Amino acid sequence: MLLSRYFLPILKENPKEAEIVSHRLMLRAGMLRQEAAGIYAWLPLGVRVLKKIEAIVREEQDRSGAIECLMPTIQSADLWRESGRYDDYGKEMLRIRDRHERDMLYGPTNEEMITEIFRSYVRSYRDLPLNLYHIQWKFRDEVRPRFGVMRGREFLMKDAYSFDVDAEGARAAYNRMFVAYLRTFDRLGLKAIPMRADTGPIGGDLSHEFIILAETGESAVFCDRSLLELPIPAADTDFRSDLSPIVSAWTEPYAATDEMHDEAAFSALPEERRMSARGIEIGHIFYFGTKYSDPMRARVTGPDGQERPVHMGSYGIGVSRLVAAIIEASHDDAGIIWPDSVAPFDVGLVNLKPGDAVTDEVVDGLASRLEGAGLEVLQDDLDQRAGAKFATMDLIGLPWQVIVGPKGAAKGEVEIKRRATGERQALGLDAALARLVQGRAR
RNA sequence: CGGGGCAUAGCGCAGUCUGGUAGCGCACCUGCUUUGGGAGCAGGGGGUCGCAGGUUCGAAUCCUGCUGCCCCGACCA
Repeated sequence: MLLSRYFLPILKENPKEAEIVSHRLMLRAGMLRQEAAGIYAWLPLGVRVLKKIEAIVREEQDRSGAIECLMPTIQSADLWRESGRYDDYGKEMLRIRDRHERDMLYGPTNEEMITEIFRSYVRSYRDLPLNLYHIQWKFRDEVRPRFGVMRGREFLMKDAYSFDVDAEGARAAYNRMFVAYLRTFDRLGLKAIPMRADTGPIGGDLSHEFIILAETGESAVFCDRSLLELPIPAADTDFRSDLSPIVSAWTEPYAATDEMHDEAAFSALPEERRMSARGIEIGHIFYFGTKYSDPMRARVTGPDGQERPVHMGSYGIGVSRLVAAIIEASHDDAGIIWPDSVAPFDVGLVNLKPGDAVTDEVVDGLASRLEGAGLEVLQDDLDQRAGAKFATMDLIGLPWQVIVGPKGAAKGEVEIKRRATGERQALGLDAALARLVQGRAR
């Protein structure tokens, strides 16, 4: 992609409305445009990141055995009257009316709808377990949206819903999502820690918030440092096997947000393992039993011939929020530092002297070889000074920069720079290419 | 939803107290010079001063109402 043909509206100055670093950087890097309070248009660079995150979330959901579908953003109020939540949900729900004066709403979540779909088709325990998910925009009319997409009103969310014949099965479904989440966040370059969350009236131990540590986090968290060292389940994990040993290993060490914090238990830890920090919630998994299947009569017949309401759980990941969360966890004074897996482009290829025949030739040749090797390249062909080019590249945070100037080009040499470390290296063309392809393969 | 603040060019701001017909920096356009960390000089374009009323010879400026946005708190993926 040629930068001269791309749409990348960089801001040199900080927009005054942006308080936290991720919001500021997303606006400055031309990823995002606010259209109303808590409502944003995603510009090309932002969309690229959003799609990469979405793809990783999807792969890990699929791997765990969940099945993708897509439910609408607009729902009928009648569904919500059935579960009793139409009145309970309050002003956070955006209520609208169609031309026939029917009550509709912009969905804040999809438990009712998925339950309605499930009950229309599934009758027998033989069709279970089942986990359906979708990745769809939601709307919650927050009183006070803030922090950019971290707390917007419209947001992209992955929500999965599990159906099982009994609590035992539901626990296994819960464990599958738990493991899928560990893998997902790891692939996104994040250290996510599952923390016991409030289960409300259902009770039990089956609700966890996945929290990443960041100085700008919204809530205080307390945990055992050993959690940072636990191994992530491998890609070939068998999701049909018993996953409870993995879940136990991750849930036994102490970890809690301030609402669930138990100072006594925390103090019992050895001093050097106690960690108190701030965190951002990026995922939440929840078992809620028959809360919806009961009133909505979503029932299956068990092996004993008895009909019973299915046991359900729901599992959310804030996809659009993750874009901001990743930036909160990975940036410096100059700008964003994208993890390789979600970077909008793999390589920023900087032509320091467009119009110089030799430099142009080296840059164009390198661009096609890199693209031929499957890398995504943003080629800076603008007629700007070197300093401005470097500042732009650092701001948008592509993992690798390749800098080509006329002197180096004449010697068949380019400089590659790793954004995360700032480390630079002058290499011949073949060596540079090999280094970048290898970097991507990781 | 309580408390506070802001609204003037694409972005960041001054001008408002004390009314006289709008300005600075960045960005943008033209030209020349410059060229490895957000260049310099010269010239140029762009604003019904958030909206609606009112006061006045005259309103960005004073008065009234409205709208939008931001921050703190309570609430939440």
